Parts: sequence; structure tokens; C-alpha cells
Amino acid sequence: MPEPLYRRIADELERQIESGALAPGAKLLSELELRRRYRASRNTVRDAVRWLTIRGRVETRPGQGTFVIQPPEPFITTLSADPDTGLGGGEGSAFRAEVRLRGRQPYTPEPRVEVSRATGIVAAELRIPDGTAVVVRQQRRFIDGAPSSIQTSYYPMALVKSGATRLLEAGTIEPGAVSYLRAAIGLEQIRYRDTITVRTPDAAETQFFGLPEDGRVSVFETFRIAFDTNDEPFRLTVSVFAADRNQLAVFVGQVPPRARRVESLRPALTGETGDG
Amino acid sequence: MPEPLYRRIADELERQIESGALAPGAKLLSELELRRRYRASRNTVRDAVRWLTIRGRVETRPGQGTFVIQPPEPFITTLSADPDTGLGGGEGSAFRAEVRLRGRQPYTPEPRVEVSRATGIVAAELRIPDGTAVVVRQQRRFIDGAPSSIQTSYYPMALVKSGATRLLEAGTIEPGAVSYLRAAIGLEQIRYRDTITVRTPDAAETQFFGLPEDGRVSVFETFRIAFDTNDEPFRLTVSVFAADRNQLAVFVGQVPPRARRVESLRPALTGETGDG
DNA sequence: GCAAATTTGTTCGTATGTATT
DNA sequence: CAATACATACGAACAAATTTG
Repeated sequence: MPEPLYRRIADELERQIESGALAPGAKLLSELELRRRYRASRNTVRDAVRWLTIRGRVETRPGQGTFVIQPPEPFITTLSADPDTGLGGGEGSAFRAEVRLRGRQPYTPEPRVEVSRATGIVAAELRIPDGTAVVVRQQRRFIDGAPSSIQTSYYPMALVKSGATRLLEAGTIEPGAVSYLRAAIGLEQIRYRDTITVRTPDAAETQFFGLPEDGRVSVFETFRIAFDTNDEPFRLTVSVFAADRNQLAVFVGQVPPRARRVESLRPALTGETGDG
Repeated sequence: MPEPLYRRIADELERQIESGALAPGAKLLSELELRRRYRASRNTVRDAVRWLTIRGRVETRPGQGTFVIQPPEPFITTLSADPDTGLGGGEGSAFRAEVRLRGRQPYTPEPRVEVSRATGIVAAELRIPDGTAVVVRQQRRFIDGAPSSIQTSYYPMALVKSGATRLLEAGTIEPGAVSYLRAAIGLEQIRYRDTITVRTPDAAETQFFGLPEDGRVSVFETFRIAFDTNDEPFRLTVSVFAADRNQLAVFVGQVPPRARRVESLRPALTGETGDG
């Protein structure tokens, strides 16, 4: 019946965090002090701290202590297209514009460009045979110096042969690849489809975003297929966002206003909660 | 320099999972067997299993063993509006239609309806004074018997006074509350804004969705504000989705096709990964 | 239905290593 | 270099959940 000791300690610490007695950034008592405070063994207080760590409430730093997590100021990426530019999901210059509008500092180093062969999902979504050459353009994006997202786009090599040669150049394409394709070869993007998933980051993403290695912070992945006027897919863009510092917005209908940052509401489940 | 022992054990087990040697649903060796197999103490083996647990690769069941996670078949909810019905994000009948279209079985018990007072975010987003009465309608949704999402809508009581009395009734409003408001009091929803976040589930959500208690599986939260022709917000809908069994889709542009389920691509970071 | 065996969960103690101040 | 703090690793015992005989 009674909760295990480590949970009682964790719950008590969590209450102190919720109440503000332990503010974001504050240092918890050390393991030895917690051990005395709760008359538990060091392993048990470590279990309590680990529980809070998995829940994303605290982080431990070797040699320093355990600290209450300071949630990063979230950045909102608008997936639906801007009515003026047609850009959405932080494509091209839209990213820097959206970031500056919030009074924050964007940084987008030169994209990495390479040619590889489409396999699996890439080939299937672009409706090209497995092994067909594709241009891969990868853009890293930073906000206020912190890594924010990684965008990887796949274009069939056929587009380059049709005259869109700048796709192969290493520099940024301003204001965006979509505008360039329209200007260069008359390719019109008439619609796109985004699919959003949440998953555990892989090792490279963990490293890039500076996430904890155990994978307790997840990433968003948006999977965008863009179609031309012939209803053919001509671009696949995969964007990966660290979930602890990003939100997504979608506007449907007339005259989109600006997205507002949203705190979580956590609506209470009404009535009895255990009938499922 | 060498990786700690528990990580080496975890990595080896993870490789076996990746390679398929340990298929989804398979039972791992017991802790005692792993202890012999890797010549490590039971605690060290448990650390390895915990690592995989946090990463979402395995789950432990007391008295039974440790099993490779079987990822649930994801369900895709389309946030953008259906061009025919104007419904989006699984509103009203759109949910059951979208589920059936996938050959799966929807279940939506009667919504819970109650009147409470708007505070904080709810009041601010609906632009009504703190403490104003609101109708709260909460809908639980199941797919193939498994809890899938919880939708909570807040309507200003003023709508009821204007004649939309069915908002207070406990039954489902078919085909949806939006159509009803248009028919009953001429209220037209001309646009909405969704904001999507990922967070740790609270206790009630953990219980409803049957998620692990340590909060390692996160939830999506979509925050929808709907506006009428006067550009006034008249509805706030918060939907919470278990992130391990849901994906979201957004269509932008002409003639949305059907969303396709997407496996994660995990695009490799090109070039050196450590310049951040 | 019950008892035994198996398996994970909790808690303690102890020792040593590594990172930071 | 010393002190402090967290990380890793071992051993041991008992509890709780589940399956098996």
C-alpha cells in the first residue's frame, strides 16, 4: 500500500518544485544531504533523483549537483504557408524572418549539399525508382546560439538536369528553394502535406542538440512532401526539432494572425478517471 | 575512456533489437541470466535494462520479464480542415470517419459536460473576464479499444444564452459542435489556430492512456482557438494525444490527399557532427 | 485452490572512479 | 592538491507480481 520510499522522496521534491520553493535553476541538496534529510540510503535518494530526471524536472551535473530544469523559451514554427511568401515550416528565409519577429537571433550556417541515392521512404515518397540520384540539402538552424532544428531536403536529380543547377551549389538559396525552382524551371508548388511524429533522438541528433544521452528528451519530426501542378511530388523535407524548445503552429482559414506561445493547460480529466 | 559496463550491455542488447535478433514482443533473458551472460552484477544489468527502458526500446513487467517494445500502429489525425465538412483535428464526426476509413474501430463514449469558471489561459484566449462561466465538454476517444486522445472544449456561457442550449446537454452533438453553432445561432467559424506542444503526461493522463508512470512517453497537446466572422474567439479546444500511438498531419494548398502513415526517416547528419 | 519457483522491484551497505570547484 | 558531488559497480536481502506444478 505505501508508496516506495524513493517515490515519496521524489514526490516531495516535485511538490517543492511545483510550489516554487525550488525555483528553476536552483540546486537541490546533495545526495549526502538528502540521505540525512530523509533517513534513506544514498542509493534510494539517487532513485528519487533519477525519477525526477526521467520526468524532466531536474538534471544532474557531475561534480556540481542536481538542479531544477529551466525550460527553454519555446520557439514556434508555423507549418501552414505564409499567405505572402507561400513559405511554411521555416523554409528558407521564413525561418530567419519568424525568429527576428520574436526578437530573437537566428543563425543558419551554410547548408551541406551532397548527392546520394534515394532508397526506401525517400524513393517511395518522391515516386522514383530505388537508387535514383537525389540532391540532399541539409540546413542546421540556431536560435540565440542554441541548436534548434535540422532540415533535410531531398530533390530528384532530374530537377537539376532540367536546369535547376543551383540546387547543387553549397550556398543558401534565397529566399528559398521553392521560389528558385519556380523562377528557374517553372516548377510550381501547389500543395504540401506534413506528417508530424514524436520519437527518441538518435546519437547524432542528441549530440547536435545537446540533449541528455539517455533519450529522455524527444524530438519532433515533420515530414513534408511537396507537390507540383501535375500532382507529382518533387521534394521531400524532413525537419527535426528538439521537443523541449520548439512548438508548432497551424493556421486554417482566413487571415492568419501571429502564433502565440502557449503554456500547457493540462485540462483536468473530469469525473472518475479510471473507467478505461 | 571505455564506456561503462552497463552501457556496453545496453548497446549490445539494442543492437540485437535493431538487427531483429530480438523481435518486437520478444522476451529478453532474465536479469539473473543476463548477469551470468555478461559477468556483471544484477544491479549493473538492471542499469542496462533501465537505459533501454528510458529510450523506449523495452518494457519490464514484474513477475514476467523484460520485453521488446511493440510500437502501436500509429493513427494520423488531420489538423487542417476537411474541404467538405470544414472539420479538422478529429472534431465531431470527423474522428469516427477518419478512423473507419483506416479500417479501424472508433469508440467515443458520451462526453462529460460541466459548467465551470474560466481562469488563466482559458479566459485570456477566449477574451472573457476571469471567472466567467464556461461550458466544458470533454470527449474521450478510443481506437481499436485503446485510449487514443482526450479532447476538452471550452465555450463561453454567452453562447448558451444566445440559444445554443444543446452545448449543455450531455449527449454527443452530431455532426459536430461547429455545425450546431452555425445552425442554432448563426455562428460561423472562419478560422482557427492550432499550437502543438509535446510534454510529459500528468497523472490522470498517464492513467487514462495506460502510460508508464515515470513519464518517459510524452503526449502531444494541440491548442485550438476558433474565431468567428467578427474575429472573436468563441471556442478553445485542447486535445491531448499519447505520442506513442498518434501522428498529426497538415495539408496546405489544393486538394488534400489522404495522409499516409510515416515511418521515421532519421536522416543522417552529413559531414562532421560536432561543430555545434 | 495452493505452494513453489521465477522474475522484477525496493532498499540497504560499500568501494572506487570521474568531474568540478 | 584537496574537498565535494555525482557515476559506476559489486554484494545482499526481502517484497511483490506472475507463472507453473
